[in-house]
Amino acid sequence: MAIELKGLTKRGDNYSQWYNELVVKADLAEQSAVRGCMVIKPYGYAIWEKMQQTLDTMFKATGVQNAYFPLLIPKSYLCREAEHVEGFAKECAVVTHYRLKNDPNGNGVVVDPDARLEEELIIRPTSETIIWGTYKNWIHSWRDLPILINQWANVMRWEMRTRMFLRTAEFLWQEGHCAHATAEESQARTVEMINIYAKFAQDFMAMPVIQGVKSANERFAGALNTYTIEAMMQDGKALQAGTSHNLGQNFAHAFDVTFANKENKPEYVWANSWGVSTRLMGALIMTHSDDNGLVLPPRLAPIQVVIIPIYKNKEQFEKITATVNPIIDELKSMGVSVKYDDADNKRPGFKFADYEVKGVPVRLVLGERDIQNDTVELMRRDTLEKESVPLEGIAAHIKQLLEDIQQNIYAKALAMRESKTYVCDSYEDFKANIDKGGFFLCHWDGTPETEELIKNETKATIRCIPLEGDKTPGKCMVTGKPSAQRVIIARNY
RNA sequence: CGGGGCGUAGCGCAGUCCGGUAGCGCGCCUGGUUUGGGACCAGGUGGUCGCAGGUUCGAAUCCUGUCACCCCGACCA
Repeated sequence: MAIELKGLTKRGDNYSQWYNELVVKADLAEQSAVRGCMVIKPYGYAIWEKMQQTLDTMFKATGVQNAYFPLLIPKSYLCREAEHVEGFAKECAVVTHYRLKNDPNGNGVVVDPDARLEEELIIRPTSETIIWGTYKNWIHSWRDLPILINQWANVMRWEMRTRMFLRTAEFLWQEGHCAHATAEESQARTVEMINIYAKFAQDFMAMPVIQGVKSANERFAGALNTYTIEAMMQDGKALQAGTSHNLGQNFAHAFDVTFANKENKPEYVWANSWGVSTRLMGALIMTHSDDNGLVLPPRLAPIQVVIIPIYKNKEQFEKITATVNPIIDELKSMGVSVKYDDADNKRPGFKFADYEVKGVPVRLVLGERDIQNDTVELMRRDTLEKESVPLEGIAAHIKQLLEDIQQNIYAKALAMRESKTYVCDSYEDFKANIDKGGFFLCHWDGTPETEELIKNETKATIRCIPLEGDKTPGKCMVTGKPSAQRVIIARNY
Protein backbone atom coordinates (compact mmCIF):
# COMPACT_ATOMS: atom_id res chain seq x y z
CA MET A 1 0.00 0.00 0.00
CA ALA A 2 1.48 3.28 -1.03
CA ILE A 3 1.10 6.26 1.23
CA GLU A 4 -0.62 8.99 -0.62
CA LEU A 5 -0.45 11.66 2.02
CA LYS A 6 0.58 14.86 0.42
CA GLY A 7 1.64 18.03 2.11
CA LEU A 8 -0.66 20.99 2.47
CA THR A 9 1.28 23.07 0.02
CA LYS A 10 1.33 20.35 -2.58
CA ARG A 11 -2.43 20.06 -2.45
CA GLY A 12 -2.91 23.78 -2.82
CA ASP A 13 -6.02 24.85 -1.00
CA ASN A 14 -7.61 21.44 -1.21
CA TYR A 15 -6.98 20.94 2.46
CA SER A 16 -10.05 18.97 3.29
CA GLN A 17 -9.22 16.21 0.85
CA TRP A 18 -5.81 15.77 2.39
CA TYR A 19 -7.38 15.80 5.80
CA ASN A 20 -9.96 13.15 5.00
CA GLU A 21 -7.25 11.03 3.46
CA LEU A 22 -5.24 11.33 6.66
CA VAL A 23 -8.20 10.18 8.71
CA VAL A 24 -8.49 7.11 6.53
CA LYS A 25 -4.78 6.31 6.55
CA ALA A 26 -4.41 6.82 10.28
CA ASP A 27 -7.45 4.59 10.77
CA LEU A 28 -9.28 7.08 12.97
CA ALA A 29 -12.70 7.09 11.35
CA GLU A 30 -14.64 6.41 8.21
CA GLN A 31 -17.77 7.64 6.52
CA SER A 32 -20.86 5.85 7.73
CA ALA A 33 -23.72 4.61 5.60
CA VAL A 34 -25.86 7.13 7.44
CA ARG A 35 -25.90 10.57 5.83
CA GLY A 36 -23.28 12.89 7.27
CA CYS A 37 -22.33 10.55 10.09
CA MET A 38 -19.01 8.84 10.76
CA VAL A 39 -17.81 5.63 12.28
CA ILE A 40 -15.11 6.34 14.84
CA LYS A 41 -12.70 3.43 14.68
CA PRO A 42 -10.88 1.97 17.70
CA TYR A 43 -7.69 3.99 17.32
CA GLY A 44 -9.61 7.23 16.88
CA TYR A 45 -11.88 6.40 19.77
CA ALA A 46 -8.91 5.71 22.02
CA ILE A 47 -7.81 9.31 21.48
CA TRP A 48 -11.31 10.54 22.28
CA GLU A 49 -11.30 8.44 25.46
CA LYS A 50 -8.05 10.08 26.54
CA MET A 51 -9.66 13.46 26.01
CA GLN A 52 -12.75 12.40 27.91
CA GLN A 53 -10.82 11.11 30.90
CA THR A 54 -8.72 14.24 31.13
CA LEU A 55 -11.65 16.64 30.85
CA ASP A 56 -13.78 14.59 33.22
CA THR A 57 -11.10 14.79 35.89
CA MET A 58 -10.81 18.53 35.41
CA PHE A 59 -14.57 19.01 35.64
CA LYS A 60 -14.94 16.92 38.77
CA ALA A 61 -12.18 18.89 40.47
CA THR A 62 -14.54 21.89 40.31
CA GLY A 63 -17.48 20.00 41.83
CA VAL A 64 -19.25 18.99 38.62
CA GLN A 65 -21.01 15.62 38.53
CA ASN A 66 -22.05 13.52 35.55
CA ALA A 67 -25.66 12.66 34.74
CA TYR A 68 -27.68 11.55 31.74
CA PHE A 69 -30.83 12.91 30.12
CA PRO A 70 -33.02 11.52 27.31
CA LEU A 71 -32.06 11.57 23.66
CA LEU A 72 -35.56 12.58 22.59
CA ILE A 73 -37.03 15.96 23.38
CA PRO A 74 -40.75 16.71 23.05
CA LYS A 75 -41.25 19.32 20.36
CA SER A 76 -43.08 21.63 22.75
CA TYR A 77 -39.96 21.91 24.97
CA LEU A 78 -37.94 23.33 22.11
CA CYS A 79 -40.47 26.09 21.48
CA ARG A 80 -40.20 27.51 24.96
CA GLU A 81 -37.16 29.69 24.37
CA ALA A 82 -37.74 31.77 21.26
CA GLU A 83 -34.15 32.51 20.25
CA HIS A 84 -33.09 28.96 21.03
CA VAL A 85 -35.65 27.37 18.75
CA GLU A 86 -34.79 29.82 16.00
CA GLY A 87 -31.16 28.81 16.23
CA PHE A 88 -31.74 25.08 16.02
CA ALA A 89 -35.09 24.55 14.28
CA LYS A 90 -33.58 24.32 10.81
CA GLU A 91 -31.35 21.39 11.64
CA CYS A 92 -33.43 19.03 13.74
CA ALA A 93 -34.19 15.39 13.05
CA VAL A 94 -37.76 14.64 14.06
CA VAL A 95 -39.30 11.38 15.26
CA THR A 96 -42.88 11.16 14.07
CA HIS A 97 -43.78 7.46 14.39
CA TYR A 98 -43.12 4.66 16.82
CA ARG A 99 -43.76 1.56 14.72
CA LEU A 100 -43.05 -0.16 11.43
CA LYS A 101 -45.07 -2.86 9.74
CA ASN A 102 -44.68 -5.27 6.84
CA ASP A 103 -45.32 -3.60 3.52
CA PRO A 104 -48.67 -4.83 2.16
CA ASN A 105 -47.00 -4.98 -1.28
CA GLY A 106 -44.28 -7.22 0.07
CA ASN A 107 -41.43 -4.71 -0.20
CA GLY A 108 -39.84 -5.04 3.23
CA VAL A 109 -41.21 -2.77 5.94
CA VAL A 110 -42.96 0.59 5.91
CA VAL A 111 -43.78 3.16 8.57
CA ASP A 112 -47.12 2.29 10.09
CA PRO A 113 -49.32 5.33 9.43
CA ASP A 114 -51.46 4.38 12.43
CA ALA A 115 -48.47 4.77 14.72
CA ARG A 116 -48.07 8.53 14.42
CA LEU A 117 -46.99 10.21 17.65
CA GLU A 118 -49.37 12.69 19.12
CA GLU A 119 -46.45 15.01 19.79
CA GLU A 120 -43.33 14.73 17.66
CA LEU A 121 -40.02 14.11 19.38
CA ILE A 122 -36.84 15.92 18.43
CA ILE A 123 -33.50 14.14 18.50
CA ARG A 124 -31.49 16.46 20.73
CA PRO A 125 -29.35 19.03 18.94
CA THR A 126 -28.33 20.11 22.47
CA SER A 127 -30.00 19.41 25.80
CA GLU A 128 -30.76 22.78 27.37
CA THR A 129 -34.48 22.35 26.97
CA ILE A 130 -34.90 18.82 28.32
CA ILE A 131 -32.51 19.53 31.16
CA TRP A 132 -34.22 22.73 32.21
CA GLY A 133 -37.55 20.98 31.91
CA THR A 134 -36.14 18.52 34.44
CA TYR A 135 -34.41 21.09 36.66
CA LYS A 136 -37.79 22.68 37.26
CA ASN A 137 -38.63 19.70 39.44
CA TRP A 138 -35.27 19.63 41.18
CA ILE A 139 -35.04 23.24 42.26
CA HIS A 140 -37.24 24.69 44.97
CA SER A 141 -35.02 26.35 47.52
CA TRP A 142 -31.72 28.21 47.61
CA ARG A 143 -30.47 25.10 49.41
CA ASP A 144 -30.88 23.11 46.15
CA LEU A 145 -28.37 25.36 44.39
CA PRO A 146 -26.00 25.28 42.72
CA ILE A 147 -26.62 22.32 40.45
CA LEU A 148 -23.42 21.44 38.60
CA ILE A 149 -24.04 18.74 36.04
CA ASN A 150 -22.26 17.46 32.99
CA GLN A 151 -23.53 14.99 30.43
CA TRP A 152 -21.44 12.90 28.01
CA ALA A 153 -23.71 12.25 25.08
CA ASN A 154 -24.33 12.21 21.38
CA VAL A 155 -26.30 14.94 19.66
CA MET A 156 -27.62 15.33 16.15
CA ARG A 157 -27.76 18.37 13.94
CA TRP A 158 -29.01 17.90 10.40
CA GLU A 159 -26.30 20.00 8.79
CA MET A 160 -26.65 20.72 5.12
CA ARG A 161 -22.98 20.04 4.60
CA THR A 162 -20.92 17.80 6.79
CA ARG A 163 -17.22 17.25 7.23
CA MET A 164 -15.43 14.44 9.04
CA PHE A 165 -14.92 15.32 12.74
CA LEU A 166 -15.56 19.04 12.23
CA ARG A 167 -19.21 18.94 11.31
CA THR A 168 -20.80 15.50 11.35
CA ALA A 169 -24.57 15.13 11.59
CA GLU A 170 -24.17 13.11 14.78
CA PHE A 171 -21.34 13.89 17.13
CA LEU A 172 -20.15 13.05 20.61
CA TRP A 173 -19.65 15.75 23.18
CA GLN A 174 -20.00 16.79 26.75
CA GLU A 175 -22.46 19.45 27.73
CA GLY A 176 -22.38 21.04 31.17
CA HIS A 177 -25.53 22.66 32.51
CA CYS A 178 -25.30 24.62 35.72
CA ALA A 179 -27.94 26.37 37.79
CA HIS A 180 -26.96 29.10 40.22
CA ALA A 181 -28.65 31.38 42.73
CA THR A 182 -26.90 34.55 41.57
CA ALA A 183 -25.82 36.16 38.34
CA GLU A 184 -22.29 36.58 39.73
CA GLU A 185 -21.90 32.89 40.54
CA SER A 186 -23.18 31.87 37.12
CA GLN A 187 -20.86 34.30 35.36
CA ALA A 188 -17.92 33.02 37.42
CA ARG A 189 -18.77 29.45 36.45
CA THR A 190 -19.03 30.40 32.76
CA VAL A 191 -15.53 31.86 32.89
CA GLU A 192 -14.16 29.00 35.00
CA MET A 193 -15.21 26.48 32.38
CA ILE A 194 -13.77 28.34 29.40
CA ASN A 195 -10.54 28.54 31.40
CA ILE A 196 -10.59 24.77 31.81
CA TYR A 197 -11.07 24.34 28.08
CA ALA A 198 -8.17 26.66 27.37
CA LYS A 199 -5.98 24.77 29.80
CA PHE A 200 -6.95 21.46 28.26
CA ALA A 201 -6.30 22.71 24.73
CA GLN A 202 -2.90 24.12 25.56
CA ASP A 203 -1.56 21.67 28.14
CA PHE A 204 -2.92 18.43 26.69
CA MET A 205 -3.70 19.01 23.03
CA ALA A 206 -0.63 21.26 22.69
CA MET A 207 -2.89 23.59 20.76
CA PRO A 208 -2.61 27.31 21.43
CA VAL A 209 -5.98 29.04 21.72
CA ILE A 210 -7.24 32.55 22.11
CA GLN A 211 -9.91 33.10 24.72
CA GLY A 212 -12.54 35.65 23.98
CA VAL A 213 -16.16 36.66 23.86
CA LYS A 214 -18.38 36.12 20.83
CA SER A 215 -20.06 39.00 19.06
CA ALA A 216 -23.86 39.13 19.16
CA ASN A 217 -24.12 37.51 15.72
CA GLU A 218 -22.00 34.53 16.66
CA ARG A 219 -23.47 33.99 20.11
CA PHE A 220 -25.22 30.78 21.15
CA ALA A 221 -28.97 30.80 20.53
CA GLY A 222 -30.56 31.98 23.77
CA ALA A 223 -27.37 33.09 25.55
CA LEU A 224 -26.52 36.47 27.05
CA ASN A 225 -22.89 35.94 26.32
CA THR A 226 -20.74 33.24 24.76
CA TYR A 227 -17.09 32.66 25.69
CA THR A 228 -14.97 30.78 23.21
CA ILE A 229 -11.54 29.34 22.61
CA GLU A 230 -10.40 29.87 19.04
CA ALA A 231 -7.57 27.90 17.48
CA MET A 232 -5.81 28.36 14.16
CA MET A 233 -5.41 25.42 11.83
CA GLN A 234 -2.35 24.98 9.61
CA ASP A 235 -4.13 26.46 6.60
CA GLY A 236 -4.81 29.66 8.53
CA LYS A 237 -8.50 29.04 9.09
CA ALA A 238 -9.97 29.50 12.54
CA LEU A 239 -11.64 26.71 14.46
CA GLN A 240 -13.97 27.28 17.38
CA ALA A 241 -12.77 24.60 19.76
CA GLY A 242 -14.99 25.06 22.79
CA THR A 243 -17.65 27.38 24.15
CA SER A 244 -19.13 28.39 27.49
CA HIS A 245 -22.41 30.29 27.55
CA ASN A 246 -23.86 32.57 30.16
CA LEU A 247 -27.57 31.95 29.67
CA GLY A 248 -28.70 34.54 32.23
CA GLN A 249 -32.27 33.80 33.32
CA ASN A 250 -33.56 33.04 29.82
CA PHE A 251 -34.03 29.33 30.33
CA ALA A 252 -35.29 29.77 33.88
CA HIS A 253 -38.00 32.06 32.52
CA ALA A 254 -38.77 29.76 29.62
CA PHE A 255 -39.14 26.72 31.88
CA ASP A 256 -40.37 28.60 34.90
CA VAL A 257 -37.57 27.50 37.20
CA THR A 258 -37.64 29.53 40.39
CA PHE A 259 -36.35 29.03 43.90
CA ALA A 260 -37.15 30.53 47.28
CA ASN A 261 -34.22 32.67 48.36
CA LYS A 262 -33.00 33.20 51.91
CA GLU A 263 -35.67 35.87 52.38
CA ASN A 264 -38.27 33.35 51.17
CA LYS A 265 -38.86 35.37 48.00
CA PRO A 266 -39.18 33.55 44.64
CA GLU A 267 -36.34 34.20 42.21
CA TYR A 268 -35.45 32.91 38.77
CA VAL A 269 -32.38 30.70 38.55
CA TRP A 270 -29.21 31.77 36.71
CA ALA A 271 -27.89 29.34 34.12
CA ASN A 272 -24.83 28.55 32.05
CA SER A 273 -23.88 25.78 29.68
CA TRP A 274 -20.57 24.71 28.20
CA GLY A 275 -19.38 22.07 25.77
CA VAL A 276 -16.66 20.54 23.67
CA SER A 277 -17.10 17.83 21.06
CA THR A 278 -15.36 15.30 18.85
CA ARG A 279 -14.56 18.39 16.80
CA LEU A 280 -11.51 18.56 19.08
CA MET A 281 -10.28 15.46 17.27
CA GLY A 282 -10.40 17.41 14.05
CA ALA A 283 -8.60 20.26 15.74
CA LEU A 284 -5.90 17.91 16.95
CA ILE A 285 -5.39 16.45 13.49
CA MET A 286 -5.33 19.81 11.73
CA THR A 287 -3.04 21.46 14.25
CA HIS A 288 -0.15 19.01 14.33
CA SER A 289 -0.22 16.72 11.32
CA ASP A 290 2.54 16.78 8.73
CA ASP A 291 3.21 15.11 5.39
CA ASN A 292 3.83 11.79 7.11
CA GLY A 293 0.53 11.75 8.90
CA LEU A 294 -0.74 12.40 12.37
CA VAL A 295 1.42 13.89 15.11
CA LEU A 296 -0.12 13.25 18.51
CA PRO A 297 0.74 15.15 21.67
CA PRO A 298 2.21 12.58 24.08
CA ARG A 299 -0.35 13.41 26.76
CA LEU A 300 -3.21 12.28 24.53
CA ALA A 301 -1.50 9.55 22.51
CA PRO A 302 -3.07 6.12 23.14
CA ILE A 303 0.33 4.62 22.40
CA GLN A 304 3.22 6.81 23.54
CA VAL A 305 6.05 4.49 22.65
CA VAL A 306 6.15 1.74 20.07
CA ILE A 307 8.95 -0.80 20.05
CA ILE A 308 9.74 -2.65 16.84
CA PRO A 309 12.03 -5.68 16.85
CA ILE A 310 14.15 -6.55 13.85
CA TYR A 311 15.27 -10.14 13.53
CA LYS A 312 16.16 -12.81 11.05
CA ASN A 313 15.41 -15.86 13.13
CA LYS A 314 13.81 -17.11 16.31
CA GLU A 315 16.96 -16.87 18.41
CA GLN A 316 17.48 -13.23 17.53
CA PHE A 317 13.83 -12.48 18.24
CA GLU A 318 14.01 -14.08 21.66
CA LYS A 319 17.17 -12.20 22.51
CA ILE A 320 15.50 -8.92 21.55
CA THR A 321 12.36 -9.71 23.50
CA ALA A 322 14.43 -10.51 26.57
CA THR A 323 16.15 -7.14 26.27
CA VAL A 324 12.94 -5.26 25.64
CA ASN A 325 10.78 -6.72 28.40
CA PRO A 326 12.46 -4.97 31.34
CA ILE A 327 12.30 -1.69 29.42
CA ILE A 328 8.58 -2.14 28.86
CA ASP A 329 8.06 -2.87 32.55
CA GLU A 330 10.04 0.15 33.58
CA LEU A 331 8.19 2.45 31.18
CA LYS A 332 4.83 1.13 32.31
CA SER A 333 5.76 1.70 35.93
CA MET A 334 6.46 5.30 34.97
CA GLY A 335 2.99 5.61 33.48
CA VAL A 336 4.15 5.48 29.88
CA SER A 337 1.98 3.47 27.49
CA VAL A 338 4.07 1.12 25.37
CA LYS A 339 3.31 -1.19 22.50
CA TYR A 340 5.75 -3.91 21.58
CA ASP A 341 4.84 -4.77 18.02
CA ASP A 342 6.21 -8.26 17.59
CA ALA A 343 3.77 -9.23 14.85
CA ASP A 344 5.73 -11.29 12.34
CA ASN A 345 3.30 -10.90 9.47
CA LYS A 346 4.34 -7.33 8.78
CA ARG A 347 7.75 -6.18 7.75
CA PRO A 348 9.56 -3.50 9.76
CA GLY A 349 9.28 -0.89 7.02
CA PHE A 350 5.54 -1.28 7.02
CA LYS A 351 5.40 -0.83 10.78
CA PHE A 352 7.59 2.27 10.68
CA ALA A 353 5.29 3.96 8.21
CA ASP A 354 2.15 2.74 9.92
CA TYR A 355 3.01 4.17 13.35
CA GLU A 356 4.14 7.40 11.77
CA VAL A 357 0.77 7.81 10.10
CA LYS A 358 -0.84 7.07 13.46
CA GLY A 359 1.25 9.74 15.15
CA VAL A 360 2.91 7.64 17.86
CA PRO A 361 5.31 10.10 19.55
CA VAL A 362 8.33 7.83 20.10
CA ARG A 363 9.58 4.77 18.26
CA LEU A 364 12.26 2.37 19.41
CA VAL A 365 13.86 -0.07 17.00
CA LEU A 366 15.93 -2.94 18.30
CA GLY A 367 17.91 -5.41 16.21
CA GLU A 368 21.01 -7.56 16.37
CA ARG A 369 23.21 -4.55 15.70
CA ASP A 370 21.80 -2.73 18.74
CA ILE A 371 22.06 -5.78 20.99
CA GLN A 372 25.79 -5.95 20.16
CA ASN A 373 26.31 -2.30 21.12
CA ASP A 374 23.83 -2.09 24.03
CA THR A 375 22.02 0.64 22.18
CA VAL A 376 18.61 1.22 20.66
CA GLU A 377 17.49 3.37 17.74
CA LEU A 378 15.09 6.03 18.90
CA MET A 379 12.95 8.23 16.69
CA ARG A 380 10.76 11.14 17.74
CA ARG A 381 7.67 11.68 15.60
CA ASP A 382 7.53 15.46 15.80
CA THR A 383 10.91 16.02 14.12
CA LEU A 384 11.41 12.54 12.64
CA GLU A 385 14.97 12.63 14.03
CA LYS A 386 16.62 9.31 14.62
CA GLU A 387 19.42 8.69 17.08
CA SER A 388 21.16 5.70 18.57
CA VAL A 389 21.00 5.85 22.37
CA PRO A 390 22.41 3.61 25.11
CA LEU A 391 20.01 1.11 26.65
CA GLU A 392 21.24 2.23 30.04
CA GLY A 393 18.72 4.74 31.41
CA ILE A 394 16.52 4.53 28.35
CA ALA A 395 13.23 4.76 30.27
CA ALA A 396 14.14 8.03 31.96
CA HIS A 397 15.40 9.36 28.66
CA ILE A 398 12.06 8.56 27.00
CA LYS A 399 10.06 10.05 29.84
CA GLN A 400 11.91 13.32 29.33
CA LEU A 401 11.64 13.10 25.57
CA LEU A 402 7.85 12.76 25.73
CA GLU A 403 7.76 15.96 27.73
CA ASP A 404 10.01 17.68 25.18
CA ILE A 405 7.78 16.60 22.32
CA GLN A 406 4.72 17.90 24.11
CA GLN A 407 6.40 21.29 24.55
CA ASN A 408 7.89 21.33 21.09
CA ILE A 409 4.70 20.74 19.15
CA TYR A 410 2.97 23.41 21.21
CA ALA A 411 5.76 25.85 20.43
CA LYS A 412 5.59 24.93 16.76
CA ALA A 413 1.83 25.46 16.61
CA LEU A 414 2.17 28.76 18.45
CA ALA A 415 4.87 29.95 16.06
CA MET A 416 2.66 28.97 13.14
CA ARG A 417 -0.21 30.98 14.56
CA GLU A 418 1.96 34.01 15.22
CA SER A 419 3.37 33.91 11.72
CA LYS A 420 -0.18 34.11 10.38
CA THR A 421 -1.54 36.76 12.71
CA TYR A 422 -1.68 40.25 11.26
CA VAL A 423 -2.49 43.65 12.66
CA CYS A 424 -4.68 45.32 10.08
CA ASP A 425 -6.02 48.87 10.05
CA SER A 426 -7.38 49.22 6.55
CA TYR A 427 -10.38 47.40 5.14
CA GLU A 428 -8.72 47.54 1.70
CA ASP A 429 -5.68 45.70 3.04
CA PHE A 430 -7.98 43.28 4.81
CA LYS A 431 -9.86 42.41 1.63
CA ALA A 432 -6.60 42.10 -0.28
CA ASN A 433 -5.10 39.65 2.22
CA ILE A 434 -7.94 37.63 3.74
CA ASP A 435 -7.63 34.97 1.04
CA LYS A 436 -4.28 33.84 2.36
CA GLY A 437 -5.88 32.98 5.71
CA GLY A 438 -4.80 33.80 9.22
CA PHE A 439 -6.03 35.91 12.10
CA PHE A 440 -6.54 39.59 11.42
CA LEU A 441 -6.48 41.88 14.45
CA CYS A 442 -8.75 44.74 13.51
CA HIS A 443 -10.74 47.52 15.06
CA TRP A 444 -14.50 47.11 14.79
CA ASP A 445 -17.22 49.53 15.76
CA GLY A 446 -19.14 46.83 17.64
CA THR A 447 -22.24 46.88 15.44
CA PRO A 448 -23.85 43.79 13.94
CA GLU A 449 -24.28 45.72 10.68
CA THR A 450 -20.56 46.16 10.18
CA GLU A 451 -19.91 42.54 11.10
CA GLU A 452 -22.54 41.44 8.59
CA LEU A 453 -20.98 43.62 5.90
CA ILE A 454 -17.55 42.11 6.47
CA LYS A 455 -19.02 38.64 6.38
CA ASN A 456 -20.95 39.23 3.16
CA GLU A 457 -18.04 40.82 1.38
CA THR A 458 -15.21 38.56 2.55
CA LYS A 459 -16.76 35.41 4.14
CA ALA A 460 -14.72 36.23 7.24
CA THR A 461 -16.32 36.55 10.66
CA ILE A 462 -15.41 37.99 14.02
CA ARG A 463 -14.04 34.97 15.77
CA CYS A 464 -13.89 36.64 19.15
CA ILE A 465 -13.21 39.73 21.15
CA PRO A 466 -10.05 38.61 22.95
CA LEU A 467 -9.96 38.76 26.74
CA GLU A 468 -6.18 39.10 26.94
CA GLY A 469 -3.73 41.25 25.08
CA ASP A 470 -3.78 44.73 23.60
CA LYS A 471 -6.80 46.75 24.74
CA THR A 472 -5.92 50.00 23.03
CA PRO A 473 -8.97 51.75 21.55
CA GLY A 474 -9.00 52.80 17.91
CA LYS A 475 -11.19 53.38 14.90
CA CYS A 476 -13.24 50.75 13.07
CA MET A 477 -11.43 49.71 9.89
CA VAL A 478 -14.70 49.79 7.95
CA THR A 479 -16.70 52.73 9.30
CA GLY A 480 -14.08 54.75 11.17
CA LYS A 481 -16.29 54.85 14.24
CA PRO A 482 -14.71 54.35 17.69
CA SER A 483 -13.60 50.85 18.68
CA ALA A 484 -12.82 49.71 22.21
CA GLN A 485 -10.22 47.14 21.23
CA ARG A 486 -9.05 44.96 18.37
CA VAL A 487 -11.01 41.82 17.55
CA ILE A 488 -9.97 38.68 15.69
CA ILE A 489 -11.43 38.36 12.22
CA ALA A 490 -10.83 35.24 10.16
CA ARG A 491 -12.31 32.67 7.86
CA ASN A 492 -13.35 29.67 9.84
CA TYR A 493 -14.40 26.03 9.66
C1' C B 1 -32.51 24.41 -2.08
C1' G B 2 -29.16 26.33 -6.47
C1' G B 3 -24.42 24.93 -9.56
C1' G B 4 -20.98 20.90 -10.83
C1' G B 5 -19.44 15.75 -10.52
C1' C B 6 -19.87 10.63 -9.64
C1' G B 7 -22.17 5.53 -9.00
C1' U B 8 -18.55 -0.95 -12.44
C1' A B 9 -14.92 -6.62 -7.08
C1' G B 10 -13.45 -4.94 -0.04
C1' C B 11 -10.72 -0.05 -1.77
C1' G B 12 -9.03 3.10 -6.06
C1' C B 13 -10.23 3.21 -11.14
C1' A B 14 -10.53 2.02 -16.86
C1' G B 15 -14.32 0.62 -20.25
C1' U B 16 -19.70 4.46 -21.84
C1' C B 17 -18.71 9.01 -27.17
C1' C B 18 -18.93 4.46 -31.44
C1' G B 19 -23.93 -1.67 -28.11
C1' G B 20 -21.24 -7.81 -29.04
C1' U B 21 -21.65 -11.20 -23.09
C1' A B 22 -16.46 -7.22 -17.81
C1' G B 23 -10.95 -5.49 -17.10
C1' C B 24 -6.53 -3.10 -14.36
C1' G B 25 -3.97 -1.76 -9.73
C1' C B 26 -4.19 -2.46 -4.49
C1' G B 27 -6.12 -5.70 -0.85
C1' C B 28 -7.56 -10.74 0.42
C1' C B 29 -6.43 -16.45 0.27
C1' U B 30 -2.48 -20.59 -0.64
C1' G B 31 2.71 -21.92 -1.13
C1' G B 32 7.74 -20.46 -1.11
C1' U B 33 11.71 -16.94 -0.49
C1' U B 34 12.25 -12.54 2.54
C1' U B 35 12.51 -9.03 7.09
C1' G B 36 17.44 -2.06 9.63
C1' G B 37 12.00 2.41 5.71
C1' G B 38 5.42 0.59 3.17
C1' A B 39 8.94 -7.08 0.13
C1' C B 40 9.15 -10.51 -4.13
C1' C B 41 7.67 -14.80 -7.17
C1' A B 42 3.89 -18.31 -8.54
C1' G B 43 -1.09 -19.69 -8.21
C1' G B 44 -6.08 -18.41 -6.57
C1' U B 45 -10.86 -16.01 -4.61
C1' G B 46 -14.00 -12.10 -5.66
C1' G B 47 -18.79 -8.05 -9.69
C1' U B 48 -27.33 -9.46 -11.02
C1' C B 49 -21.92 -2.72 -13.77
C1' G B 50 -26.85 2.16 -7.96
C1' C B 51 -32.24 0.93 -8.88
C1' A B 52 -36.69 0.58 -12.21
C1' G B 53 -38.60 0.71 -16.91
C1' G B 54 -37.78 1.15 -22.33
C1' U B 55 -35.19 0.49 -27.38
C1' U B 56 -32.50 -3.86 -29.53
C1' C B 57 -31.20 -10.41 -31.82
C1' G B 58 -27.97 -8.43 -27.98
C1' A B 59 -27.26 -2.96 -23.05
C1' A B 60 -22.09 -1.28 -18.09
C1' U B 61 -22.55 1.39 -22.90
C1' C B 62 -28.43 4.36 -26.06
C1' C B 63 -33.40 6.60 -24.01
C1' U B 64 -36.80 7.80 -19.75
C1' G B 65 -37.47 7.93 -14.70
C1' U B 66 -35.60 7.39 -9.87
C1' C B 67 -32.23 6.90 -5.67
C1' A B 68 -27.58 7.59 -3.36
C1' C B 69 -23.06 9.84 -2.46
C1' C B 70 -19.11 13.74 -3.19
C1' C B 71 -17.50 18.88 -4.22
C1' C B 72 -18.77 24.41 -4.50
C1' G B 73 -22.57 28.02 -2.25
C1' A B 74 -26.59 29.36 1.57
C1' C B 75 -26.74 26.99 7.34
C1' C B 76 -23.68 25.62 11.46
C1' A B 77 -19.65 23.47 16.74
